[in-house]
Amino acid sequence: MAKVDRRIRKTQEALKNAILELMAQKNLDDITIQDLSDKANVSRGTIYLHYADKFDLLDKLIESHINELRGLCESAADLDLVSATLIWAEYFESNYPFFSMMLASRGAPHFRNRFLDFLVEELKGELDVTKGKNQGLVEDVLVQFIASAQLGVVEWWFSHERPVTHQVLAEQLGTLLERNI
Amino acid sequence: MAKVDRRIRKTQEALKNAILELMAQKNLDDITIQDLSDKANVSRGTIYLHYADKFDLLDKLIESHINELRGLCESAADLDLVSATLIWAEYFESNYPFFSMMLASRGAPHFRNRFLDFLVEELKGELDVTKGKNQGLVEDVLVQFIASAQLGVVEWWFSHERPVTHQVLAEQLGTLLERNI
DNA sequence: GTTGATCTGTTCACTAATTAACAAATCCAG
DNA sequence: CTGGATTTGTTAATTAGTGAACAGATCAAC
Repeated sequence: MAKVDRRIRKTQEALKNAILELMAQKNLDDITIQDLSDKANVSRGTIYLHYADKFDLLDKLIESHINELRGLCESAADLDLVSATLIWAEYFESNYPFFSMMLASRGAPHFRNRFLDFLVEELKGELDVTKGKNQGLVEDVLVQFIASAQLGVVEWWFSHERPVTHQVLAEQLGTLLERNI
Repeated sequence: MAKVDRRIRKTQEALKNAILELMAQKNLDDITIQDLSDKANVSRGTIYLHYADKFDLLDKLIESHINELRGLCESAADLDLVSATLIWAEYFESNYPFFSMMLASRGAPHFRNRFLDFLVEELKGELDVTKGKNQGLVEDVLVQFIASAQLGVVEWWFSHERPVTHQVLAEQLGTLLERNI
């Protein structure tokens, strides 16, 4: 990641926070560029220096989180699944406003699909159906099974406003994944 | 107040918040310009565009609050003292980090003096020692008496972390002032 | 439909913030 | 005291953000 001018980081950060805060109040379609300008305290014209429109802003916000998660996957590649899941859960926890907005029902179905795609993408090639417990299974079926399960649990966690701590979530989900991978 | 460029407001705001946050952690003398730059997320050189040094920053922060209070005095000139004090108390409440830092023991004695001077300045000329309950008193004595009392109560309030709501504070202090003015 | 108002996307000249570099001052271990 | 490391204050060249203005699109109420 190249070094980015501090002003750019600040503006984009402010806009990403602003759109999340506004989405907590109203539908994305009802959010105007002026709303974003006011909330982020950034000139209206400045928004167009970075994003084509509000949808582009949301897309890039989503993509940045997917990329962060991809990075976490790499750095946790040789950990056991409980430890790896804990790292994920910590990321969820420290970005609660985003994931809560996107996954707790009210959010954007767009993100749910994007997230599921990402999980499938990450699992593909990681599974071995030629030996062990998964011998004889069709890889695509297994991948879809695990990814859906994982996403479902995370959705449940946010929809119910974190009924267990992120540590417990990681331990339970990690164990379940271990059983299937 | 002339229209100020949004960037100027943002950097000054960030720096004022930063110095307050840092003063909660360490002595003003131990705070470096680099600390301010990091905390405010503002380039080090930018700080010198606005302030001569960290003391100047603190001075201007103090002066801006004094000016706000002076404005509140004007706009509340023809209210009764309980109502006027309520307006003050609301300002204290919504700028808690600043006043708490400055008045709750640990703070800067510099501000205490500046604040007392301001109270004296505001009271001078407002009092009538030629008739009524204060007939025969020396104005300077009366001014010093009231200002010290008012400041003392406010200090107590912040030092004890707001043991009563700001509404109660205003009602009590307003009544006491009424009795002496 | 026609109006008036708001929102959009884009342009332009101006100003503020940025990075990097620098010498001088200050601090602090040895 | 002395040398190395930090901090300071300033500079210059570059880039990003600003506010204002604009025409066109969209929307709602009448």
